[in-house]
Amino acid sequence: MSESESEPRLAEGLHPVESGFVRFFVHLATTLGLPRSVGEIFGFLFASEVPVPFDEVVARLGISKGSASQGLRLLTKIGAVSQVYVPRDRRTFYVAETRMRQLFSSALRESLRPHLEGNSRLVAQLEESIEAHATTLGDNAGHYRSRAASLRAWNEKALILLPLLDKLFSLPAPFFPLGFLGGSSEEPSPDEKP
Amino acid sequence: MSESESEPRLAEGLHPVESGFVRFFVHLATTLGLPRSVGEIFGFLFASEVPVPFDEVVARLGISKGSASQGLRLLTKIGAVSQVYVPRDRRTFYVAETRMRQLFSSALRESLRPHLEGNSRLVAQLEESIEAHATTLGDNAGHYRSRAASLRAWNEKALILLPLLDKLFSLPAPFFPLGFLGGSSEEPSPDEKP
DNA sequence: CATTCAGTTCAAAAAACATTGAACCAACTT
DNA sequence: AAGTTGGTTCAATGTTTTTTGAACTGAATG
Repeated sequence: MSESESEPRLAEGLHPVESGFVRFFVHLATTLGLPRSVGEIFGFLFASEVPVPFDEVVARLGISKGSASQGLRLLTKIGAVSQVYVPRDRRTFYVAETRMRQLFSSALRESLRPHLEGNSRLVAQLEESIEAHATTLGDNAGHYRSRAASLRAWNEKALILLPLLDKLFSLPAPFFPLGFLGGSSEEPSPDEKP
Repeated sequence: MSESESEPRLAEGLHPVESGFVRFFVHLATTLGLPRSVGEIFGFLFASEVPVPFDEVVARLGISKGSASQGLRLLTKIGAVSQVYVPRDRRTFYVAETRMRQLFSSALRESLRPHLEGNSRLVAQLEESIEAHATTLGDNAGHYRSRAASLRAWNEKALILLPLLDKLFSLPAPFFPLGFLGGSSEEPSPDEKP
């Protein structure tokens, strides 16, 4: 084996392949509205076959201890990484959760769900406010009520759909149930509600 | 009636009920990573029973013409609002798309889908890179390949699930098919539920 | 204990992002 | 054609979010 100096892990800096993983998760992180550094950290851990100690995250990624600390804390909190205890080593080691299924459903629980619950609260307030002003609102009350109702319905649907989505994701890939919906498969048919 | 001055629309400033709608969509917008002003605009339009002209958006919401212009452009692009022609009025009027179904699926098309496609591209590059370095990578090649494969699988699943999700959302609310998923992950019965 | 090592905290600097407003363009009006 | 009106553009400004780094805590080690 002549892998003397350049390949699997430089003392510092990433191997091109590692960078590839990092890029992927940086993209993902930013689309989820998470800080870039969080994506870097996760990508780096995801690429590694073995648990990685804190100081290596800092050194290889070239980020500050502060960032690494905060990023790892966040990732741990949302269940995307976990700590691994390595006997005889004072440092804390981290591994990425690689079971995508887990990752996905904890993302659902940790961020989508709470947001939807925030929405529910807001619709409720809105509906109260409509009733509170109902008399002074005249005809508009009806209109506002129906708009609010539509928000409520939509939001409740989403809340119900969430666990279903979770299940769907756990299904063996080529097996998605496309049969149970009778409707058309592409064209938005005219389904106006006058 | 005697709604002389205070109720349905002040010359400027929002009615409490309108504010409720605005708050809701501001919340939604920020959770989607969109600018707050975009949420305000959409909320305001969503609350209105009639098409609203540009300058009224500016005045009632108290935002600059620039913001309004950009926000409306974005909302139009993603299909969340549309322009309405009002004869004999030089101004452009806007209405919010209130069919939640439409909104949802255009959101899917306009933002989720492209992101997932970005991911695909990145996985592909990653896989190329792994092959390019395969020889120098030694045993690690196998590990990297399998991690990359898992990303790919996951991403493809998401891409397939997208249209399905869309359909699910269009289903009449109390009708969600919860039957077809077996206990954990092995139920190949894509047929109708009982 | 004094020292080093591993990591956290948090104020301050930097970067990213959203908003404003003045200059501008393109119809319409007179 | 000169003036209005309705709206867009984009550089400058303001705001929020991220990152840094130095000071700190709390083990372990000598």
